[in-house]
Amino acid sequence: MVHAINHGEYERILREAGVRITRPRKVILEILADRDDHPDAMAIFRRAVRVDASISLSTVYRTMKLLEDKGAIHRHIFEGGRSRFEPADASHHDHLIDIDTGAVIEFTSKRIEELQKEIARKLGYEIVHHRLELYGRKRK
Amino acid sequence: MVHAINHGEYERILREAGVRITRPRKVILEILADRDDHPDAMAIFRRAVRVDASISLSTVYRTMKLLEDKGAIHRHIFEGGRSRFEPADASHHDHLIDIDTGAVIEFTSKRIEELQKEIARKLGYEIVHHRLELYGRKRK
DNA sequence: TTTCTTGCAAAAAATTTGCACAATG
DNA sequence: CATTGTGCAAATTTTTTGCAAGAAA
Repeated sequence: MVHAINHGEYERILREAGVRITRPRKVILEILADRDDHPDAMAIFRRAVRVDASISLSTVYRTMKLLEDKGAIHRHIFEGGRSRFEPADASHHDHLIDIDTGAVIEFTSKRIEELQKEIARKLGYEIVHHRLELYGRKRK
Repeated sequence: MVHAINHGEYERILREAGVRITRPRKVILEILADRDDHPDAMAIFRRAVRVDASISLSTVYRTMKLLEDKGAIHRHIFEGGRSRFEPADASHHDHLIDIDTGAVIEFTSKRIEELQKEIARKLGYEIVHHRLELYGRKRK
């Protein structure tokens, strides 16, 4: 999935929220805009350190929380513990995780979404959000 | 969902695996058989302590892992961090979590399962397992 | 009595936070 | 310059583990 968002877009969101654009934040935003995978905080940190060795893991976590609060990124807690992040600009989609490599493939199914809504309604609920993850292995 | 499993059934599974049936394990198995919610380790621990004050949280975790390894329970990591457990006897189902109360409602959808398989196949994958969680709020 | 289990405390792993100093607008 | 943000170390949270002592078969 190609993300239209660039780091300038992230900056705009933060600036409008009255947040300062600092050097560490700039570095992290460029990393998020640059790559198109679903990195966890440690992966972002490793990439950031190569650009500016003084950046701390805490700042990565703090920036992720900030962006999440502003709605600029989404946090996913797939199996395996750590949170992984992705830009929020792409339209809604679900994930297929390759259990051998950890790679994440995005997909959507209008039909499944409809069925979910219908199920919730029958149970007397309104869906606030959902999570559909397929864990699979490449077919040979 | 009503679980047919009773603590004797858990004991049989463990005994057949060559595992000793100890007092702490008995207490924990009764708790699992008794209630029909999706408790986390701390909740099980709190219930266990009321029966036998000497039981430790470590033993709860160890017993959960044991039962999981033997296929007797399933571990779910819903939002909110902690693992929650449920008997494995019930047939496969997905979960709707009440975001206000944490209550868990089980449901199934043959149609959704089929669609999932189809999506994975189209992407060149074979599903090993999946996770579908609806987070919602009671409709008034 | 031999082997498996337990409780306790300490270790791990991921994430958050207090604080004094540094950087931004 | 008034505030906000940062790095570092320490704290948190959930779960696991080493070890000496205790129970099961």
